[in-house]
Amino acid sequence: MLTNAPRGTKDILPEQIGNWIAIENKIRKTCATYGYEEIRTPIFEHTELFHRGIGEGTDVVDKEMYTFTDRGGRSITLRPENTASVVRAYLQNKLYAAGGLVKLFYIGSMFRYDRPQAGRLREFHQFGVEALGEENPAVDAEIILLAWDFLKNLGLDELRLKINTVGCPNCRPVYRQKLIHYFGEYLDELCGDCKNRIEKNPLRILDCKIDGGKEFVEDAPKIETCLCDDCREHFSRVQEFLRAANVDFEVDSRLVRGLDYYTKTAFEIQYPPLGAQSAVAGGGRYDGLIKEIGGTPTPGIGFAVGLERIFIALEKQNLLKPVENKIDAFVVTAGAMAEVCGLKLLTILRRENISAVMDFAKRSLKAQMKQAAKSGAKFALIIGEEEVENSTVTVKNLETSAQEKFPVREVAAYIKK
RNA sequence: GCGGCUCUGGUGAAGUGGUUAACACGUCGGAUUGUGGCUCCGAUAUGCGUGGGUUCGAUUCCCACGAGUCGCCCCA
Repeated sequence: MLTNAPRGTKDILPEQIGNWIAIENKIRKTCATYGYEEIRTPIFEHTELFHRGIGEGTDVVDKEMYTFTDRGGRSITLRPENTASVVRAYLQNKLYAAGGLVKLFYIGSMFRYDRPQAGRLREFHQFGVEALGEENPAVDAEIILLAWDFLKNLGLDELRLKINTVGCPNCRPVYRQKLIHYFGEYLDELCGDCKNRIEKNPLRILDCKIDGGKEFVEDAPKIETCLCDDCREHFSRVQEFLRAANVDFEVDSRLVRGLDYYTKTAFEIQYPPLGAQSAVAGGGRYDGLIKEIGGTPTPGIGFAVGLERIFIALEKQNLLKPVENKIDAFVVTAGAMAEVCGLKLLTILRRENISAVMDFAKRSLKAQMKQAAKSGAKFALIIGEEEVENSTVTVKNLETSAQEKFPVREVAAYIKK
């Protein structure tokens, strides 16, 4: 097992790295367009941050965290998501001091101990955005639009944007009580999971795969009936902004985000072809989080995108292009003297910013030519006894097969031509 | 954490309770004198996820574990 990476982790190999760099570039470009700045926070944090930030009782905290005790006896956790960390960094570094809205984004690994399957890994990568310090629903819209535009611009079709409001500490408990009462009447008809959810998280019953379609569930009270004026107004403004931006969305009153800190706006962008793991982006407002972590009450909103899922989606649509990194020249040598000259030539070329390699396996000239052809290099630079003697290099264009001999000092210029 | 399916070389794969585990691709080497891409020739798993068990004998049967995959839970 020494040769196997831990379960649920994956190597990103050279042949794929081009795609990663490309998507990271798109992320940075999109975020710059929206005026968001990159932040990098530690891969691990004090366990307590996630307990407080994400909430005890959530699956992420209860059964998915990579938690360990470090040598100093501290309880440390590999971040399962990055919002809590960003908020912590915001507070610790007093980013609020500059005043106004603080707009941040991040790209990085997250860790969740879960059973791996397609689109779900134990170490996975997210790109996420957080806007801290503003409660204006226009920010909700901006955040959603950023996620939407980013995904759209990748060329993905079939994207579906779902939004909902989950209320606030004033109105959610009211709704919650109402649901508990309502579902209490149907206790016998609920599935086992939902029986547990009644007390723990009755909102979740609404979107249960087993009970979700049942009539009494469909007829359950909607959150709209309980929203306070503030939440109701906020939600309708968000929709207004989205319509103004010409984005198609769907209000899904059954959309419930799993993490405790969400308030008001919740949204998810799905790519249905992915199957079970169809959510490619998810987020929402978390006006209570900053206070929970110990700051002065400050509103915030953000989302995260799962990059591996994006790649699967891009793959399905054939949007992943192999990025070939071709080198310019392949130096081929025959004999010990020639090898030295070859190395000198490599140095000369590289200092001229020409990418150049050579075969170090002491193969036959013919074998080296094969390597050269396979490498995709445009030129083979051949150095044999003759070239060594009169300080020349035979330059063979591997595409046209034409070849010509040049003095060493002229080779770089010729290749650059 | 639960359930289904799967696990043969670098890759795609065929195959059997018992001599040398097909075939293809790839890789490497060669086809006289210093040169690639086509063609031809040759080499390339003492090994069939790992560990046990059944058996005279297992890659083929059984069990456990591991990994992958699909679904559940949950989520990105």
